[in-house]
Parts: sequence; structure tokens; C-alpha cells
Amino acid sequence: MFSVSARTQYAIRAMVCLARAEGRQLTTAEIAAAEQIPPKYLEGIMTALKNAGLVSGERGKHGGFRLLKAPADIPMLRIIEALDGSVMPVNCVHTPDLCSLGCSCMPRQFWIGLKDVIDAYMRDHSLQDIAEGNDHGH
Amino acid sequence: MFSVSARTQYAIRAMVCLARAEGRQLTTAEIAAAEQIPPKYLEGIMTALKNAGLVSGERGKHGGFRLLKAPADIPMLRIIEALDGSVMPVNCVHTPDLCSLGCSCMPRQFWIGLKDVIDAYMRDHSLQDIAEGNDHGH
DNA sequence: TATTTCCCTATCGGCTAAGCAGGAATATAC
DNA sequence: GTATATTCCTGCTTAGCCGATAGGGAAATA
Repeated sequence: MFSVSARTQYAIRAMVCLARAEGRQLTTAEIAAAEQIPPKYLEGIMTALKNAGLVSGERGKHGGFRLLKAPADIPMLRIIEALDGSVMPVNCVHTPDLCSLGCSCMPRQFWIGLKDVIDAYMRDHSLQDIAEGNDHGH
Repeated sequence: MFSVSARTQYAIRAMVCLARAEGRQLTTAEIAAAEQIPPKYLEGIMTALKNAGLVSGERGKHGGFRLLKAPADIPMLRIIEALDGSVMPVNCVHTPDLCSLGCSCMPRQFWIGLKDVIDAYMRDHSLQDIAEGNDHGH
């Protein structure tokens, strides 16, 4: 349960790769080879990361991707949200209108609390923590 | 992301229903009608809850389901695990052998930490908290 | 014996995720 | 200015899971 999509795991590994490159540009081919990710599939992932403002992509020869911020300033939550949207256990967390059941949706507060806990954890861990293998958060 | 399956939401609503019945037996038909759940589908869910030791099912006339413990003694985690297995963001959390990538699986500690946070939250909230609409945990 | 209920197995349709393919746009190098 | 390398865009295919349904078998009661 609560399994993380391969897409998101790929994205995180790619970001770790870029973090270790320390500003150097890497091509999707390089990242894909280093992290065992299907190259064409990775392209779409990098696009999502770019649209989220996490990386910059430059085309042409000597093109590639680089981080737009220091790894320490990139919360893991940003990466996850860039890929799969926001953490939302059940739909009615954001759109309570869906609860046509009246009192039957008592669990709503429970899910909201869960979302808060997950968000907080992911905000308190930065890309740098992952890249360095540090599991204590910052 | 991290969306909860309809199956699990049905299970929780059914358990709330049983909690409010205070020991009285309820049939799947009754629960399904009260909670707007497809009756046949609910049957399979009740079987899962029974196999997890959370409810007892008795057949025949005047049969039905009842809780095996007081709602306060049923952590939400138990219900979720009964349906969708244990919380496990990525496979390698429990079976590190899957990490054939060596250092590429640096995020593992991150996922383990996330699992711990989620588990703790769900352990600290009981069925009674949900049934009463109390969102503060116990 | 009839009825009610839980229990088991199989099946179906729809949706999403994962991955692939082909090419268009753009920047560099010679 | 032509060739090359790279990001970018669009669509497609396949496989697997999820929600739901169907039909009937086993047990408990009246």
C-alpha cells in the first residue's frame, strides 16, 4: 500500500544524479545509463521536473539538464509533487463536495491528518539528505 | 498521490458502522445499504477483515458480523493492513535484495522513514476516534 | 425442509502506468 | 550551411490492477 510509482522513483534517482554532478550539465542519455532507466521514458520525467521549475534543460550539442537550486534547498516534497501531483489520500480531502454521504465521511479528518504528516516529513527532507545518504533530515 | 483505494475506504466505513452497532451483529446487506456500498463487493471486504481477525462472521439466519475488540483497541493501521497489506512505499523497503543498483538506492532510508511516520500515525488513531469524529488521536 | 446468511471462485470492463516510436525544434561544430 | 547532438512534443501499445458482478456452495436456524 501507498506504493510509489516507478516514475517517481526514477525522478528521484535522476535528481540525486544531478545533485552529485554539482552544477555540471548531464544529458538524459548519461543519467539513464548511470541509473538504469529507459532513456525515452526518462525524457518525459525530465520534462515534468523542468515544468516544476526544478531543473533547466538546454537543447543542442552540449545540452543537458542542471539543477536550478542547491540540493539543500529542494525539499523532497517538491519532487514528488512535480511527478504525481499533491499528496491526497482521498479525493474529498481537497473537494469536500464529493462527500454526498453526510456523516458517513467521518474519516475525512483522519485522512487530512495523514496528509499533513506525510507532507511535513517530505518537506523536512531535502534532496541533499538523500544524495548524501543522510537519513536524519536537516 | 498516495491515494487510498475504494476498497479500503469501504472497509473503514463498514468498521465504523460496526463500531456504532456496539456489539450487535450486522449483515452485509445492512451495512451495504447504510453505507452505499455494492453488497456483493462488500462481502469480499468483510472476508478480508475476518481473516485479519478484526471481525467474526456467523452464517445462517440471524448471522452477520460483529467486532472482535472494542473500537478503542483497534488501531486504524490494522484495518488498512487487512485490506492492502502493509504500508510499503517501495518494494526494497522490506526486501533489500531488489536493490541491484548498489549506491543508486540511496533513497531507501528516506522511504523507510516515511513508512515509519505513516505507521505511527495510523497506530495512534483508533477506530473509536474515527467513529466519534475525534481527530486528535487517543 | 426451507430460508437466510456467510463463503468461495470466476469473470468482465475500464483505467492507468510503463514503455516505445517517430519526428520536430534548437543549439553547437566543422 | 550542413551535419550532428540534444531537448521537446505527440501519440500509441501493452500489461496489470481495481471495482464490480454472477453463480453457486456451505452452514446455521426455524
